[in-house]
Amino acid sequence: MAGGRVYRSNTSADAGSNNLSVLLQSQRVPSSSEPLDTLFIPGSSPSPFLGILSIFFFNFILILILCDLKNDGPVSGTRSMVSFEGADRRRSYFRTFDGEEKVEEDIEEYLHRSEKKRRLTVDQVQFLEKSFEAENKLEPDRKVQLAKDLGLQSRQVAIWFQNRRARWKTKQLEKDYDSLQASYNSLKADYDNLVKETDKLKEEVVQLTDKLLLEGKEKGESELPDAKTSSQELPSEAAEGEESKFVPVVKSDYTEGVHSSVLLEGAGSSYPLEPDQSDLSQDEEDNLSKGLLHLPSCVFPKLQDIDYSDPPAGSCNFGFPLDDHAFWSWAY
DNA sequence: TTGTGTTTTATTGCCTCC
DNA sequence: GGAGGCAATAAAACACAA
Repeated sequence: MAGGRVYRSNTSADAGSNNLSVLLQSQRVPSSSEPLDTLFIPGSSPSPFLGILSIFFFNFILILILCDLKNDGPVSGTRSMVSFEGADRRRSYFRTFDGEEKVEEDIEEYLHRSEKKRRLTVDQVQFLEKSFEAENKLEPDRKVQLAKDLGLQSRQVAIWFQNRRARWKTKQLEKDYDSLQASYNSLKADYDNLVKETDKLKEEVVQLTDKLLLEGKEKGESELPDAKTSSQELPSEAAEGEESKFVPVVKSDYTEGVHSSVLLEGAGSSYPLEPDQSDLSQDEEDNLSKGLLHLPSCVFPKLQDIDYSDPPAGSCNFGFPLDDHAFWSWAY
């Protein structure tokens, strides 16, 4: 039984005993000091004979009623399938046997109220569980046979299987949910690791670029006089490839002593070194996909090749087009 | 003993299939 | 149209803590 709770089971005698002798034994026979004393005529002295007669009379009435019920089935509820087997549940109806009026109320209640539920015995449940494990659907023949074997109504067997299928489905959904949750957690961990790795690599690229720029700057200072003549050769060099669109724009912040980064001019994204691929030809995209960032020689020209006397204008710059005048101030 | 939460049994209404 | 399945729900039975 699912849930782990230990429920007190009915005994098989409770479930199976349906003879009247058991029924009579199950009824409390009140002593003369108990509420049945009220059956005596008020004011008169209690007569033992009348008391015994009264008890006999009420027991007789009850027997008649119960025999009638046993033959005809439950009075209330045309669809009620609760078995009338077992004295235990009858006992519950008569346990408050505290007077004539109460007896009549109980009988009335017994006749008209909806049936109380009766739990299946451990044996019955085990039998049904085994049957369910074998096949969780119930063919009519099997249902009838099970009902016969267990002393239940076929409707009860059908209901049990229905409820059991519902429980199984709930459990299955819980299992599926747990499985999906584990799967999601695993994927998320992978994704987080990849993001970290990507960030690390990007940071590395930025650092290397900075280093390259610094080296270039130092070289440029020492070879500045030659720069103008060299820069005149740039257009022809740049014309060799279409990749000149990838013009790095150095966001220089040397004056403040903080690090610089390289942006690609025209890139929609502000991410360093991230080109707007919508502007790329297929070959360019291929080049990009081959490496982290394939920059042509014209993109990072030697600093001595740059014409420092004439700051570049326009979108197509073959030297170091800087969107920050600081660099040019520094260069001059 | 009582209140509360859980499990089990049963009902109801809707849907599908034959 | 009847039988059977399912989802939603009611209600009884039960366990358990306070």
